[in-house]
Amino acid sequence: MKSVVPVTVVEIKTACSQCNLRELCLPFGLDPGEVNQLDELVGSRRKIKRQQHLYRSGDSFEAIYAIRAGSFKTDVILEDGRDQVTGFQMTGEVLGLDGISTEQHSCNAIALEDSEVCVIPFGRLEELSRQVESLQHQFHKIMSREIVRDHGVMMLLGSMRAEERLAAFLLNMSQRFTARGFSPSEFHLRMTRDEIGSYLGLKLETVSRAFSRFQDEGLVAVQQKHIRILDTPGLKRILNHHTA
Amino acid sequence: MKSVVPVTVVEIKTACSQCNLRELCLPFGLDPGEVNQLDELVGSRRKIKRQQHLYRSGDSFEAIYAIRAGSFKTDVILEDGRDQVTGFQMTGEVLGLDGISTEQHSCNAIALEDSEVCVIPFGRLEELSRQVESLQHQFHKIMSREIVRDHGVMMLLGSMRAEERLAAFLLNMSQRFTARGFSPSEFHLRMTRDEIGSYLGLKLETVSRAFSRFQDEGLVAVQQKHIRILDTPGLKRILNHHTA
DNA sequence: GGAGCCCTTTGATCCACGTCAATACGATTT
DNA sequence: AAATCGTATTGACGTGGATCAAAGGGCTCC
Repeated sequence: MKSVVPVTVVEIKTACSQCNLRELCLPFGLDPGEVNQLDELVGSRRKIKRQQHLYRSGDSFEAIYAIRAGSFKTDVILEDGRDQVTGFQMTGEVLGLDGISTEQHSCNAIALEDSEVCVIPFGRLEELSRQVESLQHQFHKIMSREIVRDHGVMMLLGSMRAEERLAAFLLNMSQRFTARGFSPSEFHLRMTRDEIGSYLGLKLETVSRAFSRFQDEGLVAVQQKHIRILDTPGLKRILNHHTA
Repeated sequence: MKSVVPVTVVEIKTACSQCNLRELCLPFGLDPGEVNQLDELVGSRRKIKRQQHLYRSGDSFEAIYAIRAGSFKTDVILEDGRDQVTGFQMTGEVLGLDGISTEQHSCNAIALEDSEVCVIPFGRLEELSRQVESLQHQFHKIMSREIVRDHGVMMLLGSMRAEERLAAFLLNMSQRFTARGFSPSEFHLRMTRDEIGSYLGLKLETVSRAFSRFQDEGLVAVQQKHIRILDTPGLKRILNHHTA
């Protein structure tokens, strides 16, 4: 039976028009005819195994990538070896926007688990978005959203204490899982304590201690990478109730 | 004599095609005909006095702004009053990109001195960049540059010590002044120690102490807001020579 | 299904930066 | 030229998170 399944079925299944992520991704706000045009643009898909690079800092920039399955981290590395995780990306999110400015990528994108991305050749995206107003606008929104997100991280790194940072991180993850149809209160983190720490500007021991404290206070149940949020308002209170 | 100067002269003088900032700004890479089209788009200019807002968080988004004269800071404010400076902007740089994502601005833009901006209605910019490929591309580069810049700040906030942050800040300012034809080694900071501190995730006292230390070590001469860099390689060494 | 290794947790100690406080300086106003 | 106020410097002290260290737990890969 398997051999009679036509290849085209697979093709259709992976097209934007059939993708269950289209409400989160580049096709958002496009009408069906426009999504079909986008389908033609998204030439290929690429599978990336856990711990492998989608691109590296210095690679020449040719395409942006929409995450179809799995998740990634992006990081920047200094000459002296220090590195900073600049973000964690989930399905439907777009990677590679950093490369537009100099035609070279300025960070590394690494899969946190076996993953798959849609390759969107950037020249053709610019071409199509000159024709399709809604695509142009959605693309601009995605770039702007990235800027706003980065400002939030700057706020977090610049003026929050360790437990506030972790609370903000957990609430953000919860919200993003929710947007993807998963439980808001129970999820599996794909990154290590060290990676969370790098993202939050903390050492892994501090992250671990903050998790333990949250657990002691009944805010979350932590079992390694499996997180259950028990008291969302409590976490939010940690964020706002800055007693200084 | 004054009364005979025709208004049109003023108009021409402030057009993109005549602007000495065009190599840094939106017109970069456009041919003369295309710059003329951009001239028509940039409808009005707006003067902003020192300490006044160009826009506020929550304001509806209608335009982006190119700085013609002066300088700005952008900041984000939390409910509990804490604020984080997310950037300092100089002539030729573009403000307001944060507003695209939600049609509302998500930060405040405040003039550090009496300043002037070109108002670029965003709907018309999108329209023109559908017709003018080089404008579209330059706009995308400007947005991407903002993302890359933010990643640099995240690196700074997440994994550098106080003196490294200040060294990075001074080198960055120097480089931006240079790009505008000013001295690389001698300049006037328009922001207070408190604002620098907020941007760098430090308290104002720590910024002040770091300045004093740099002065003691002969790296810079500091006199209030007037800075003279005496040893650029020395500052760069502070950045890279992370003995940890 | 076992071995090895990475990841996580927890404790003890240290230090960079924050906090509190006082003074000094400079720009602006009168 | 004096008064005022925001800004900057400097000192003394406290603390949150880093560092160092050790042990336990759970994946991953044979």
